[in-house]
Amino acid sequence: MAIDASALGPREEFTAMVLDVVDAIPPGRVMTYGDIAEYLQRGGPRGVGGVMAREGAAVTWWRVVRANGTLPPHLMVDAQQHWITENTPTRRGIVAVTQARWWPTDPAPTTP
DNA sequence: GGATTGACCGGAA
DNA sequence: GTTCCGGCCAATC
Repeated sequence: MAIDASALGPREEFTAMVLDVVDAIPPGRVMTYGDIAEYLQRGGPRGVGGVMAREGAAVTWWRVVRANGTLPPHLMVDAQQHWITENTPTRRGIVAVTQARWWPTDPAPTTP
């Protein structure tokens, strides 16, 4: 939240919306690039990835993973520690997207 | 104005 | 289970 997308241009608005959704992902849960694009009904997987590559550092980027639950090598190291800290469902070091997948309209996340 | 790059996805072999 | 291919979109050169 806290991003006034309405005051920005179309492309910056898309960027702001992406960051907004990522920031809304609760701990222990993840969303895929494709899911974010589908939820926003804008851009696409590559569009979300392009935004995250530049502005992702401003949000909880480790809660956004690929459709297969992996991330680029240099991010996997830091991401794995965040996943462990937040009790994110993982399988052999990668996120179990089937279990950890979250959606903005979903009520409550993990309850261990 | 066009071409290239990058934290992508789904289906087919 | 892995590997390859076409399509997709925003930011940058």
